[in-house]
Amino acid sequence: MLEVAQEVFATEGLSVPIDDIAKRAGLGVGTLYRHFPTKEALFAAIVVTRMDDVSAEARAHLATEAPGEVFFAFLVRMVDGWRQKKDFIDALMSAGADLEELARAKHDLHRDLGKLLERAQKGGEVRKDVSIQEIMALIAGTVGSLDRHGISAKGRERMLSVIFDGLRAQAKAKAKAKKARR
Amino acid sequence: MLEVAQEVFATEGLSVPIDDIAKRAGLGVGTLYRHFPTKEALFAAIVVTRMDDVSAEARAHLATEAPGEVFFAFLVRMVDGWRQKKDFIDALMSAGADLEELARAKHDLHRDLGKLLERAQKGGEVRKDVSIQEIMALIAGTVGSLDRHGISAKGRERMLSVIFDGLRAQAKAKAKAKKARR
DNA sequence: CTATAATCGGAACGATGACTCCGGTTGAGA
DNA sequence: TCTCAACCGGAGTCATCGTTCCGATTATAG
Repeated sequence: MLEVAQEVFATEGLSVPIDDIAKRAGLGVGTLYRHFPTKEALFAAIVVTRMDDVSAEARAHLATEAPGEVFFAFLVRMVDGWRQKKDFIDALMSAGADLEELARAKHDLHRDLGKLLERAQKGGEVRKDVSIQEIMALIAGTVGSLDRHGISAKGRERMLSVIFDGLRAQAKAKAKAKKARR
Repeated sequence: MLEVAQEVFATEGLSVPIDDIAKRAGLGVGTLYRHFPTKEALFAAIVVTRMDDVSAEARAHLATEAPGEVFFAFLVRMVDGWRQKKDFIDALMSAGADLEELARAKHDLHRDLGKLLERAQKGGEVRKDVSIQEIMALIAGTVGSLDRHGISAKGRERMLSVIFDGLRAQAKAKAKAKKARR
């Protein structure tokens, strides 16, 4: 059941009617509601798992060398993983801290990715003043707007490389130097 | 009437009920519907005006010197102008080419901003392989995700500067050099 | 095989929101 | 002042969705 829900949410986004999920799973809505008290709970259950997976993967990469490379490679993998998962984007976008569990997962995700970021910053590969929240917002916003604007695969790569270049741009500069530019 | 609708859409976003707009304007919904056949039409009328304004402004800047500066300054102004206009973000986000007039305005906007971009690219101030669509997607996506992620004014500036730095990063390099990086 | 419990399916409910319709109102012309 | 037409307001209609409820179905125990 979770399998199907996951797939439907991933392809259709958070706004898909519950009836559709039930139908596609060959179940009645009643059955669905016996396992999850609300639509949001079902949604959260799925997204939380996904987020925790990414968190765990991030932690696993903490031991490796080459912090900069690891960090950017990680972002690329995330984006690839999300591209077709509208639910994930919705989750990262929606103000939805309404579900405690989701908020927690998001918080952990930020914490663990934050460590990767910190290493990359210490290694002088990412500018030091950006926070992981800002980077996530950049990435999530960008990925979320891809199909709405009909961006091609090539375009997607270009957009990501713009962001990455931008993150690297002032990696070595001191914070003070920020004002000089612009 | 347009005034109020504009304001309400700007602050509440596309999803605000029509009744609310009518109420806030001191009108009945009937009156509203006599002037605009559908909610989407009302919305489009507002956004189209806004887009055309920006297009016109872009054209006005074509004559100036310092193409790079002009381009980036223009983007900054756009972002400042949009920050509180959820409607604009929605419009740029929504797949909504459903309204012909809106599609046309978007197309024109891209065309006119594209000229500014082209000048900046010829001046060696912006990497040459990105299209205006991609830049708009970057900006719109980023701005759209700002309040969802609770980003501060400082954070917003940082995010924009990341994008700008990224756009400048490979301005002088030849297209072939793209592969080398990453 | 029967009785009982657990589970399931989907019709029905309630809320919301876009849109329609018609009775009332306003204002111009005589 | 009276008439007629244009305009307005908001109650009512229709469709969509999340959620609930209960009769039917399946599984389990004796």
